[in-house]
Amino acid sequence: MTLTQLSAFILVARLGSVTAAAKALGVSEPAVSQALSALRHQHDDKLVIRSAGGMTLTPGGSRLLPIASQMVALGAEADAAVRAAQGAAEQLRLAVTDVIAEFVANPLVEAFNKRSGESIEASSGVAATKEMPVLVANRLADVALGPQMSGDTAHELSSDPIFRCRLVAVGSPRGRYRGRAAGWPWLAGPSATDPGSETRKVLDKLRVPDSAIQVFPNQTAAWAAAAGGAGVAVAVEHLVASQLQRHELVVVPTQVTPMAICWHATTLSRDRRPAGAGSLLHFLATPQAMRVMRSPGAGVPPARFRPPVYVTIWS
Amino acid sequence: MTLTQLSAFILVARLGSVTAAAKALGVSEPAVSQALSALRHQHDDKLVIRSAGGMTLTPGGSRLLPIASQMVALGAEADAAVRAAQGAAEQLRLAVTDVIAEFVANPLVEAFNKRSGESIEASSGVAATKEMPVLVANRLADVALGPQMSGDTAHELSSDPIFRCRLVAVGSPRGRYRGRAAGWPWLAGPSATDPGSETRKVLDKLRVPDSAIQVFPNQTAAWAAAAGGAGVAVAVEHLVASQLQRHELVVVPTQVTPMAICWHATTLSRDRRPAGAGSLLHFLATPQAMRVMRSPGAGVPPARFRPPVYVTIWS
DNA sequence: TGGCCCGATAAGGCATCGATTATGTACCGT
DNA sequence: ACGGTACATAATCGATGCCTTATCGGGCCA
Repeated sequence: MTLTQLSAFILVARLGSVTAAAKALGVSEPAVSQALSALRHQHDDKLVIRSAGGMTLTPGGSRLLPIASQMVALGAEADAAVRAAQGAAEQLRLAVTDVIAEFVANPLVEAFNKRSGESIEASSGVAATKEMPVLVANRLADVALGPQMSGDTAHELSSDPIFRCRLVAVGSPRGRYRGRAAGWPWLAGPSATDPGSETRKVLDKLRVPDSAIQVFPNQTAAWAAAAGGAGVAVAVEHLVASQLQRHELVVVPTQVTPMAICWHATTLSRDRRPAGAGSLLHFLATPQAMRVMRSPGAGVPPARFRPPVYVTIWS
Repeated sequence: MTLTQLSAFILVARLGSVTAAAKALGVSEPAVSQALSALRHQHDDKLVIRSAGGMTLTPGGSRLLPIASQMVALGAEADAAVRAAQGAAEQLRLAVTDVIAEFVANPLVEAFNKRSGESIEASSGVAATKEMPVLVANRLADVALGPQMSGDTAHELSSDPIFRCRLVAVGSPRGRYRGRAAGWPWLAGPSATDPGSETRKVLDKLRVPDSAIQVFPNQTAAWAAAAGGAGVAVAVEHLVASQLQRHELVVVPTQVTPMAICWHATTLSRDRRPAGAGSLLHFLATPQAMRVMRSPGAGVPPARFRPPVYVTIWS
């Protein structure tokens, strides 16, 4: 399976014709036909079949097409990326938990980029807790922001505490939440689906069954639903401060909350980590960074906004 | 640049040693060395250089590594995807706007999957309005949910209206918003960065400068900030109904809002679209789908939750 | 300085890619 | 039925991929 073969397949699928694809690629028709044939034999699937008004994709072909598109595009991107790297700013990739991504990653990155001038350019992506040590150890991310890391790869990673805060449960002021927390309806952001997250640990300790949990696309939406009386949500205390202050939400005590937690920054051990990662660690210890982490909520100008991207392990 | 070469590079970067990579791959050391050499010549960059305690990445190498990882992983995924497709459920990929992704995509997909039994499996991804016709036309998505599509590729696409609603501006009940809307502080979700979105059109019509706009990672967060008095937010009226009812937010009239809009479902023209896309169009016209689109807010059980994924054009 | 480890390079062999021209074969319309 | 269009296959050929063994070269340490 080569990139040329995939390109041929993509064009056939898009143009609905082998001949048209050959013309587009500037080669003879059998060249394309043969590339297609190679893919078909390898995958043991016709991928595209003749039909009225062009070639249509088989189920297998329609699965392959988006993957092939990515591979071909990445091939081009690889070239551009290496070329752009000569004389470009050092790049720093952060892997962050869901909650951090939603509230502090953007302003933090913004502040760090501004502070480091043009010399370092940081960006962030969301990852599951379990993936973080792998991402960092494999250099697919330079710094991970989340819970403390420990495990088999711990010897080559270093985890430094950067911020202490508390997890609480919140609900509507008009709600009545007494007795067994496991029986309440719980509302949560995506972090409830991450087995390694602090949020998930709270739910586990309370023995809340999955059937009692509703997952929302983000933390804020879960809080909004909680404010509407739909249930109880797990929250980082200082991040819901404004909702608490406006009495849209109140803290609901449970057996395990308030619970003290600590965000950590995980990198490769000192001698193996890139220079930019060290700069960021320094920055995270400054009062400016503390301020950003403590007071959330500020948006970002449109030009600087980066939508949250979910990072996965590509091993 | 072949996948074998990239694999060799990846292992060298990760293991910090050519010999170790060769051992891991089960080949001789020069084989790896040669693969590396080919990549180096092609990109005119050393990619990895000898240094104390292993090989370290050059700037170019560190850009290449994550891309290479993706390509290699996708290679494996391609195989698995095609294999899994034999006898698997038909798969339907939705490209949706930011706002739809946040509120209705998950419950809509959930309802459709349930209704279609095991025969169709739908999933959704976020895309910019401008990308949608391209994604659909190139079969990288089967259905796009967003504004009406028109343009050069319009002849092979069909856009059907599925839901009518209104855009309004909302702010804190304690806020004072009079006079020129362009002067107010505006709060928005990521859709404010999408030039084709209805939200962006409202901001443009009001001639709000970028400096007056703060972008939040999601719509709900922008509303929460607006409720806190930080400014005015654009909202789909029925999606903020609960906040309006609880008087956390009130509608702020402007020159262009309330503004009637209509969500459309865009697919390939009838004869070229896959069967599943037709089923979804039918479903979208049912009272059940209307109900889901009208009443947002419901979360999803953890097992069914899918984090929002941003789809990009891989051409 | 002399070994030693590790990576780079050279040379050779086999397989595959990617292209060509020529030919076979299925579908469609008059 | 027949011709035309379009895809599939065959035969061929040069270039490249990818692996091997053998050799060279450059730091590191006793």
